[in-house]
Amino acid sequence: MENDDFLKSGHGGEERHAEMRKLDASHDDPHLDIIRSKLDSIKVEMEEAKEENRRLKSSLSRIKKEFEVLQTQYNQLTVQHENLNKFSTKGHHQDKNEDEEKERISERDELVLLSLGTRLKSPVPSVSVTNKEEKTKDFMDETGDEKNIDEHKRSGYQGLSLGFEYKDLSYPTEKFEIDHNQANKSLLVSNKTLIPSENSFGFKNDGDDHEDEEELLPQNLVKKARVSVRSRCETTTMNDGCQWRKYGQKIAKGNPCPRAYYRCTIAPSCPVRKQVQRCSEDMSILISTYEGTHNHPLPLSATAMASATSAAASMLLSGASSSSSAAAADLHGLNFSLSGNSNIPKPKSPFLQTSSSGHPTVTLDLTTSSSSQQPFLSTLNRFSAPPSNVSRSNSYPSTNLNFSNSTNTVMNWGGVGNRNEQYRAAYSNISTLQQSPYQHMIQTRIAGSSLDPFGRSSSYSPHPTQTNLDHVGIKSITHQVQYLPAETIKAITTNPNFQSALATALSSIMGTDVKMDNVTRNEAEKSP
DNA sequence: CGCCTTTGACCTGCGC
DNA sequence: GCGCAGGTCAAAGGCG
Repeated sequence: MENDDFLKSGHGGEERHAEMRKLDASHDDPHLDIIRSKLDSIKVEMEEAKEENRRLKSSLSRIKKEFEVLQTQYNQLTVQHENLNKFSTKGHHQDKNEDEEKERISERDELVLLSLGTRLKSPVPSVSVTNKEEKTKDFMDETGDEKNIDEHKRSGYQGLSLGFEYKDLSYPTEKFEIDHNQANKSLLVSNKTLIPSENSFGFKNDGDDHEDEEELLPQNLVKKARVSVRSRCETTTMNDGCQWRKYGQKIAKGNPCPRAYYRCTIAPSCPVRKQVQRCSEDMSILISTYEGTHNHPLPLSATAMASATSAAASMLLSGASSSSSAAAADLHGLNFSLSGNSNIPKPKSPFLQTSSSGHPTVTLDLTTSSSSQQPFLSTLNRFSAPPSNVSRSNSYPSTNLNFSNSTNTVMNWGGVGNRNEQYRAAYSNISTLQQSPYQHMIQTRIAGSSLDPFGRSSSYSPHPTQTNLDHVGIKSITHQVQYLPAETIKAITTNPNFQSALATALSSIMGTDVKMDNVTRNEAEKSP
């Protein structure tokens, strides 16, 4: 590890020793005082270096310990899962319910599971094997392309992953219940909410093969949650690090600027869509609206936006309908908060008309200025109560999150352009990627999205049942789970293990800030 | 040649 | 049922 050399060298300690010896020998020097003061300052510097070395050592050992713990847990779970599979394949006519019960028990062995680094396979299945098979089958039916599935599965196992899985121990029946007797197709969401397996930086992980549940699950049959990002941007689209293909353009009512429709092209089956439109009131403001969750690994440069939007959408679904509750978490000094928005005034700007389509929409406002000297922390701490320019759709909950800082005159989330060559570069030499300041909002994913009772950025349910829920109001969902997130966030984020692992992961991510201004500039030049 | 954008046609949901 | 608006499709053409 590079750190080892660094630790051994002790910040050039040898050189400084030699320098000090030289200084000690020069007692007759007329500038003795100056030399002594210099000596003192060097000593202080050395102390600081030692202190830093100590800190690095301790964090290194902490990472090692956590890795060992996680590995142990993974092994245990793998063994347990194999045992369960043996039971079911032996054909001893075990009741299906018994299997599910056992699986649930094994899931509960771990409250919070953090996975750092490359994800191999999800250790904790969050749905039963039967469900998984069903979903895979459904997916095949839907796409008719087995190759896609393989690719899909493979892709799900790769990439940087920082996620945690949380199983609610409090209630034995952890699945959403759909009351089929309700003639008016209302969706009954049990209070006994399961927080499903969830990965990580902006894309659905993982080995559980429910990447495409987005298309299959009941909640997704209602209007999907959307995340609008308002930013000052000179280019036609905000560079968020993802790869998009334009598939349509429309002049929306009330805005002379056309609205462009994009879909994610990193993976053929990716359901994520994006709408881009300029604000008619301020043409310098670009409104990008994201819908859906990526079902593939993202370029590192794209994780910032994906994380932020996922977290925002999750916060919307989990807490937006709450009238007064506020969820807050303090992770190693990084504050998160989620405020209810019942008092948020109705929107006036044309931008807000986008949410009148009936989709629950959350707005990330990156346009207002901030005087903060620390853009990163400023950004993080701005995950807070909405400002006056808050948005809210007429019929669905809407939340406004302000990530603005003083440096965002021209937005560039990814630093990587939308050309193939640049994406290839992004994958092949990830260490040279520029991470935008907003990369650090990755943690918002942790605060919000991972805690989402529905998982995923927009919606999720472990229940595979497909029901015609075209007219089911999403309000019925958010209403019933609205009081969960605050407690859940608190419970999870105050877990010392979680905090230390999270802090380590974040610091390792933040520490990889590398400039790639050339790419950014080139991309900006390319755009009209 | 493959991928992308453009753009008119078409589909769908919603309000009246 | 009709009209409107949002959203999507797909053919055509451009670009590297």
